[in-house]
Amino acid sequence: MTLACESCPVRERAVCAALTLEERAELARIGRARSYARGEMVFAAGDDLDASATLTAGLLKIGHVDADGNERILGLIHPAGFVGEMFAPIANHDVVALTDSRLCLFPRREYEAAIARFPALALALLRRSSGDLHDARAQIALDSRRSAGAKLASLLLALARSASHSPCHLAESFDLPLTRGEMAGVLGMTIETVSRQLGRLEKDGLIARVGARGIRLTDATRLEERAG
Amino acid sequence: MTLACESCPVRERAVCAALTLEERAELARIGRARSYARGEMVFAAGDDLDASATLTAGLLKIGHVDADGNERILGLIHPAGFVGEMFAPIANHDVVALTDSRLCLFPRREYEAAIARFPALALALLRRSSGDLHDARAQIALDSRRSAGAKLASLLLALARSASHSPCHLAESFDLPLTRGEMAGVLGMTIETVSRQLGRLEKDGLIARVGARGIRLTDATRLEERAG
DNA sequence: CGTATGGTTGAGGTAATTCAACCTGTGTGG
DNA sequence: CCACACAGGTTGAATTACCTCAACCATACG
Repeated sequence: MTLACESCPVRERAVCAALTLEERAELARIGRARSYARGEMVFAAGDDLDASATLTAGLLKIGHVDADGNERILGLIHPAGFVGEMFAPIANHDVVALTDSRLCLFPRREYEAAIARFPALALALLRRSSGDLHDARAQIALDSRRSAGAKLASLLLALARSASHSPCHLAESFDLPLTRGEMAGVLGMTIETVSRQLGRLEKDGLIARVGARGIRLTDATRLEERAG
Repeated sequence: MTLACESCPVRERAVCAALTLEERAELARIGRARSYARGEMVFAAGDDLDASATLTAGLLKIGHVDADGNERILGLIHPAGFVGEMFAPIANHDVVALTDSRLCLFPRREYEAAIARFPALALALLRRSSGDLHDARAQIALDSRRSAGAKLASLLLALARSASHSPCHLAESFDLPLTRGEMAGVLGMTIETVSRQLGRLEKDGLIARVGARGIRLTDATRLEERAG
């Protein structure tokens, strides 16, 4: 399916926003949109990386399974995020859709040509890459010596933030887009610990669980305190 | 002190290598070299970020001290590395020299102008940022569910690699550029655990310690096994 | 010589992991 | 329509790797 940038939900925030209308139209000509179902793999580690993409809707994970078969989630990609390593010929990590998602895919060679032709595009990618680098480092800082409960509280707050439409506001009620196992993968701990800490947060009255996936923030202030 | 790119030890690998000779000469005109002693702060978190830099010699850490006063090291910067967030007006993290170091400093505004004028520079920065992002994610993967011994083994191997001059070869004997506390900060554990695990690696015959800082790899193969 | 700073070692406590059982909803095939 | 399997989730008991607290050692330095 060809692109309809005018109606793109992330047209103001994705890297293409740095381009003029004519440049963007030219980029649109080489791209195509595609939908992915929850759980579907976008790129697999070891694949030839012959495309890059912008996420227009949904949520992706960048994952890495170690020797023991445990998956660690190295990062989440939110709408307007960019997927694909520009300078690695093959993918280092798996990229999987956590929810039904929609991507705008660009063939590698033609995208590289576009970068060479439109300096603003390289700059926008640099800006985004810097932001992702910052996020990754924040994640390292978060991993440090914080308790499992604090880490989980941070994650819930981050998910509440991304579930609300405005980035600075928290959704007070939302569905977790991640399974317990995926939450464990993000936070570097076990499924059981996630489950127990979730129970503890509920018992302490900071959240309420509705079903397995629903979360309602009953005391966001104390949740933020707990996150440290 | 003004720049002498011809004799720069990283002239082939730093971002400036992407420029033509004339472009590089122009960049050299706005930059200046400066030395930092071990322990000296390059940027402090919260500072106005009015410069960016290329590391020409030495080793830097990007650090973050949390509420309890514990420092977590978010990344190391090796020679040819780039320092300074292009899109953040103030520094997010501390940058400190771990060994005596030498930087090539560029005033922020003029460097931004150079990026705008030389598209190759933006591209080179994007390449480096992507690489740093990859390293940061590798660090997250490393943090996961590995034992303290495995993490320490990985760190020793990484340091042995960076101590040798060729990047794919291990120095079998070298001095640690980090204190125990800094190693603990990199790996997200305590000083005592670092010390004990180091003792264990020695007892098991994988390394020999000479003084507090000297390391000799007596069985690199098994050290790599231990690193996972 | 006294004081930092960095490093090692020991004893004891604890949070998180491991292993295991069990629950719940969903989909599939007889 | 029921039976069954299966994936995701919860809960319990036992273990353990790491942390905390504390004492002590070595080296450098004014």
